[in-house]
Amino acid sequence: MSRKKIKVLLADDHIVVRMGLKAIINIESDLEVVGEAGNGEEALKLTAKLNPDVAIVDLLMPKMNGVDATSAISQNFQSTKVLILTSFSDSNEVGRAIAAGALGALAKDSSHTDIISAIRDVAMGKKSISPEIAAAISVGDNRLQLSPRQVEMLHYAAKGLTNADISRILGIGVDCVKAHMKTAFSRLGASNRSEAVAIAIRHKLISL
Amino acid sequence: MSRKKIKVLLADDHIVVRMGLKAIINIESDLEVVGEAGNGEEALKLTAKLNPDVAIVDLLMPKMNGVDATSAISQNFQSTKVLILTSFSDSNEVGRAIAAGALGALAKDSSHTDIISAIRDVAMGKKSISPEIAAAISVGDNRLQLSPRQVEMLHYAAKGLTNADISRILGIGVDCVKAHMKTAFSRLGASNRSEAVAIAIRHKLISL
DNA sequence: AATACAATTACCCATTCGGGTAAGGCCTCC
DNA sequence: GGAGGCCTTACCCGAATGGGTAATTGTATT
Repeated sequence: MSRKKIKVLLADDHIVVRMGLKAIINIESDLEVVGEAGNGEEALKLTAKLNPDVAIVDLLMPKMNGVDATSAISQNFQSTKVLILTSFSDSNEVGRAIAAGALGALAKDSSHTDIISAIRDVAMGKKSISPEIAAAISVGDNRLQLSPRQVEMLHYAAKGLTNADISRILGIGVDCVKAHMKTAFSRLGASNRSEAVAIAIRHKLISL
Repeated sequence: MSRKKIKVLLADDHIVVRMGLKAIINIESDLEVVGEAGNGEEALKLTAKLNPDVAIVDLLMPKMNGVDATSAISQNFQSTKVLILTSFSDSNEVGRAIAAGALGALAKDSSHTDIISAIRDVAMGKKSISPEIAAAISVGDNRLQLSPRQVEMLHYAAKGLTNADISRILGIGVDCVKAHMKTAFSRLGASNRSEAVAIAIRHKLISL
């Protein structure tokens, strides 16, 4: 039996989630919650102060989002492994977080046992990604790269502009606009501009 | 001191959330979690079986959503008060849930004390709505109020469905779908469905 | 009872969209 | 040099959209 417990830091803006995780984690004899952060900045400070083995960070937080918090933590504190916590299978954000240095990703609706085994895994430096999330990423990464021009198209589409409007604004031909739209749709797996706009917003490709 | 504890039923598909709420609630000597449901159907069964004083129900659940669960509970079990639990200030859904018979609405990022006082309030038959949520509802009332049907239209539009698709799903005529779309556009000040979808998402009228 | 609004259906018609196909110039990476 | 991606333009054509107008039913609210 190891004498040292695995030190866990929680970073989520919902008290309920933190309490729930703490309840689940503290039951285990080899795990211990050493701190709680309500936002990304706090998470950074507490990581520096408490030197946790695992930081469980939510993707959606005020002051500093999960991706930024992840990259900051994994760059400055190599001894702290980051385990991403996400509500939906938000493929794009999770993908970025993993690129930013997260070792694992956990869906919020995971079971009791999935949660603790994920924590143990990342504490040992082992990757741990929920199957649903892994699936979402593999589909997501392929299709979710748009060229700057394509993003521009969706940006204007979200404002209600027609292809003709956009061509006038950008000073290019309507057919060219249509071409960009088409490729953007197929990249996003959208069947028309409304769905493309929704997907683009969901994945933060265009500003709100 | 009252001898009888307030019996609370939890309905949320996230184990973490249920654990967190249970931890928070069971600390209080006058409150007690008597059951947990992972979806709307379970919530109904357990309400019938356990006769709780308060049912805390999440708006987003599999099998039966929060609004439907709320109306089913409040119609069939008057002794059970419903307290809505919501992630965002999802103005539109919360409004419907309240219309469906919910006594209170609680944001998931509420503080410890807000949560327990909300439970005590609704147990006594007193309305309790988080200030943020109340604000969100009243804001939504100003300009951006859409009829349930109209919201439904945008919801499907965001998924890329055509008017014909939607008419098939809802079992209504295409012209009727078009009519709803048109009124939704003018309400939102959108000139087409792409813009309408963007506005609806921005104002959280439709879920992502 | 009257007013208001939600929900439903219907028709006409111009505009817009989306799929398919093709092609030239430009840049980068191998 | 060739492969591949990006930006650009072009045409055809069927499907989808959006505006206008109008009507009926039901349910609230006044």
